[in-house]
This record gives sequence, structure tokens and C-alpha cells, in this order.
Amino acid sequence: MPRALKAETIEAENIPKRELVCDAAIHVFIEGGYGASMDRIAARAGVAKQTLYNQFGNKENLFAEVIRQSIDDITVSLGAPGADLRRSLLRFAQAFRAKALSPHGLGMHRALIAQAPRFPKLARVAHEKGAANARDTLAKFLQQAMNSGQLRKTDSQFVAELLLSMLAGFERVRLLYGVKADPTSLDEKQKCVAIIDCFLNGLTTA
Amino acid sequence: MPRALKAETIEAENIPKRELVCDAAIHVFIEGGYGASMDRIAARAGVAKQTLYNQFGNKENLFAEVIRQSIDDITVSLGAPGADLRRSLLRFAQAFRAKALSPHGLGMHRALIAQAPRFPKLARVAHEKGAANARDTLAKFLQQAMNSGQLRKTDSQFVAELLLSMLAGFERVRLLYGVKADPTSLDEKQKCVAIIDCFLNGLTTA
DNA sequence: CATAGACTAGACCGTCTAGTCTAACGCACC
DNA sequence: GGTGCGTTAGACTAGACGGTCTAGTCTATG
Repeated sequence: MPRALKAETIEAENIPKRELVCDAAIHVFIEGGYGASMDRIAARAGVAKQTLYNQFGNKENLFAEVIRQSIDDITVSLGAPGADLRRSLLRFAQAFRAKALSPHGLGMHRALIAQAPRFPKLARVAHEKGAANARDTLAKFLQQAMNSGQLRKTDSQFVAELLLSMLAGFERVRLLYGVKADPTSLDEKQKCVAIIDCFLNGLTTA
Repeated sequence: MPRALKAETIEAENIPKRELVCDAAIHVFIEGGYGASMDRIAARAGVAKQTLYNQFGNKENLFAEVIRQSIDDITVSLGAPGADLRRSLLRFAQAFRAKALSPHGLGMHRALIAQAPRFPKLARVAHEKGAANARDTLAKFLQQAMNSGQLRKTDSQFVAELLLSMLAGFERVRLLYGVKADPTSLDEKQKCVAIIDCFLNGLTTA
């Protein structure tokens, strides 16, 4: 029994300190931006401050690690344009908005924008792996749809940017400013439908 | 001669300290966000630090004043939809982008987003007088165009948000992240034309 | 000249932060 | 039992910051 208990306990608590710290740092940075103190992160992780420095060396490294991890799961999948173009775009739209407008997405976005002048390289990488990557994925998808005649031919990169802007433009800014939604506005699904239909309406081959 | 010189000098230097400080603070806040120090602002204004406190009481008040002043000249005019709807929208698009994507606009946007959690009321007011005001102005304009049959009838508020998103969505984020433009992309005027045409293409009465 | 009020330069205070250091503790391995 | 490594709590340094205070200057008004 004691052995089993011990094994169990070890299994449960044997999370490497590095991950523990990272998870805590994500939340603290989301809430307080880069200004969040190392003491707070350590407290949240239930770990001594020195451990942060053992694992990451300094604050900038820890921040960069958190950003890198957060970017990894922002990528939104989008298969080849099958029979139902509209349906594919709708799924993409909902997935993209769910990530971009989530507290996590907004927090990282806010923290990165605030610190972009100080950490230009980190900001550039984040943009490439985040927004630019989403644009390129979407553009490739749209290009295929254009090639197969499902969409009117035009600059796929440019219209991909326009679609992403519509999906997370005005509304993301509203959320970043902490302004609550107008209660009379459409719900999440309806917004996606309206945006995609507006987009397709302008690009579908006549 | 000395009297004339003196008068001239007085005229040139008789700018109220309050304005002097505000002008300096705008630039310093744009560059460094709210984190910019009061010492820097005072130095930039060529003024003693105490003067900042004489004029504004504390840092938050000074910041709020700078935000208020910056918002006042963000408003973009947009008359009634005359004969040439497309031309009016194009002018609006260019004016809006010029302001939203300028170093001044980006700097204020960045500073406000970063501090929105700390100063929620200020952020809300800024959003109302800035983005929300632009949306309402545009929506009213579009509604008139819909009423007169120039545009297909639909939710004018919602499509106004979509147009604003297209005008300053992806690209504003790119600039906020400090990423340089793709050299192969369209120039400013061409982008406005492409966006407005894309927008009208979806909304013009068939 | 006298007074009042704004301004200046700079010292100063309390607080907060990143990051370091130390001494004690636990735990694996020999 | 020892040895060594990672951890822990907490004191500590050094510096930045918001904000105050002081001593002294300038200027306008009476």
C-alpha cells in the first residue's frame, strides 16, 4: 500500500518543474502581460523563484518559451477544398475565431503587441507562425478553389488577409479594449455564416 | 530692437506649459507606451518634473488627457452618399487607413490595448469615441445608401464593422507586430480600391 | 520694492522589480 | 553513512519608477 501510494504520488507530482513553471507563466502573462512579476509566476507555480532562473535563465527566455508554446497550438487546420467549399470555410472560420478571440489568444496578442518594440525578433516570429501562417494556409486553400473554378480568380494572398480581417478585426479590437458585446448582435455561428457568405458572395464565379 | 526681440521671443515661447507637456507626452507614450517614465516626458518637454504634477496631478491623468486629445482628431468625415458612392467610400477608406495605420494611431492603439485591463473606463471611452464612432458613422452612411437603393439592404452596423475590419485588420496587426510589408504587395491606393470594390461587389444591388 | 504664484533643478522617499546569494532540506546513487 | 544535485524560503543587491519636497529663480501685478 505505501509503495503503491508512493508510486501514485510520484506519478501525479512528477511533472517536470519546467512544465509546471510554463503553465503558470502562461496564465500570469495572459492576465498581466509582460509586466507580471517573476514572484507572481513562482507563487502561481508553487515553486521557488530561484527555480525559474534555474530553468530559464531570465525573464525574457521564459516569456519567449511561453509564446512559442502558445503559438504551436494556434494553427488552424484546413484540408483541401472538397465538394462543399462553403462548409469547409465555415468550419475554418469558427475554429479561427474560437482561437483568436479566446481569453488565451487575446492575452497573448495583447502581451505581444505591447512588447513588440522591445522584442522585435520574438514578435516577428510570432507573427510569422501565427497570423502569416494562417493567411498562407488559407491562401493556398483559396488558390486551389480558384484553380478548380469554384472561386473567381484573384490575388489569393490578399483576399485571404481580407477574410481573416473580417473574422477577427473589429471584434478582436473591441475585446482587447474590454468592451462588452452589443446584446442585440448575432451569435457566434451566425456571424461566421454572415462573414463567409459575404466573402463568397463577392468571389463566387457568376 | 531689444523690445521687438523680446516680444518675438515671448510670442514664440509663450506656449502654455500644459500644451508643451501634452505634446511631449504624446510622443513619449507613443514610443514607450504607458511604461514611459515621467522623467522622460519632463525631459522631452524641457520642463521640470514638478510641472507635470502641477498641471496634471498624476501620471494617469496625463495619460488620459493625451488619449482624449488623440481621439479628437481621429474622427473621419463622411458626408451623405451622393451620386458617386464608390468615390465617397474610397475617400473614407484612404482617410481611415491613413489615421489608423499612422505611427500615431498605432502607438496610441498599442498603449491603450496594453493598459485596457488597468484603465477599463478609459479604454471603453476611447473605443466608443474611436472605433465605435467610426462604425456608427459608416453604418449611417451605408444605411442611407441602402434606403436609396444604391446598396442591397442588410444589417448596416454589421457590414460597417466588416468594412472597417478589412481596412485595418490584418495589416494593422502586422504593423503592431513590427513586421515589414511584403515588397510585392499593392500600394496604399490600390489596396483601398481593391477593398472597396470587394465590399461593393458583395453589396451592390444586382 | 513687495508679494504671490508658477517654474526649475535636483535631492529624496517608499515601493517595486529582476536577479543573486545563502543556508537548509530532500533524495537519489555509491 | 556520505556525496552531490536540485529545490526551497527568504534575505539581499541594484536600479528604476511615481511622487514629494526644498531651495531658489523668474515674472507679473500692485
